[in-house]
Amino acid sequence: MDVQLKRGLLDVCVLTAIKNEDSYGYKIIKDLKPYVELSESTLYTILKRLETGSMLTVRSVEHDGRLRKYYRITAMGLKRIEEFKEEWEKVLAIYQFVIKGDKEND
Amino acid sequence: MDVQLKRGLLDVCVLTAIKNEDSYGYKIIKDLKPYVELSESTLYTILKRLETGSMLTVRSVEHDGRLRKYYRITAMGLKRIEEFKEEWEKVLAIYQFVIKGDKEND
DNA sequence: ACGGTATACATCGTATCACGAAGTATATAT
DNA sequence: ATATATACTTCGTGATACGATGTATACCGT
Repeated sequence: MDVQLKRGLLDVCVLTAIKNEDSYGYKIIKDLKPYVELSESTLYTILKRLETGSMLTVRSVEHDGRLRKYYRITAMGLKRIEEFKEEWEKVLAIYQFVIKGDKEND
Repeated sequence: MDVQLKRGLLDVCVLTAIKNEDSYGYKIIKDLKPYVELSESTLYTILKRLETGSMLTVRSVEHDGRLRKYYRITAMGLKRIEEFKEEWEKVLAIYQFVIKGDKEND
């Protein structure tokens, strides 16, 4: 998928991936795979950004001798998703403009 | 509108704006305004990029003592729009994932 | 015992890109 | 005279996705 097209979607995808239950990096990547592929470096950058923006909180959990960092969405994270949904109407208007491709109906 | 969300749309918007008839910078901005706002610096960056990528051709026209650069879409530019439409299904799948927000239907 | 693969997170550098700021220049309206 | 609209250009910056690379453990097959 086109990199630029992903840019406005990734943050919200990650938030959606942890919306219903806390999750961790590796699992998020797997869960999102059917919809959008992202590398580990991309994901951890996003998680860090979302944490800085208070969209989620982190807690470390020992698992099988390894460390896992579980991410939990915050109220602001939920709000971010809602705002995205609102923005979507503008996106659809743009898409309509592109597929029509002419101005005969203004 | 969210900057990141625009990123995957702007190139195609500009191409759409010149699809049916050649146009020039200032007019493109005005024509796109109802759908997406972009500054002059953004537009000219995009036009340059699209030209470099052979998505459009340019020709200068004298108008009222001022110079106007008219942009015409190429076959590759048209192809770019078609590819965008194809990509759109992935975008919709992502959107559905976000608004559902749960995995009870996998 | 060894090698490969999966799990799990981290960091660095780079390329792309939207945008504000500032500039140049002409025509028209107040 | 001043402001506004038209029209294009250049520069610098910040945001961001991603490949490359690294660390570390567990498991499975031969």
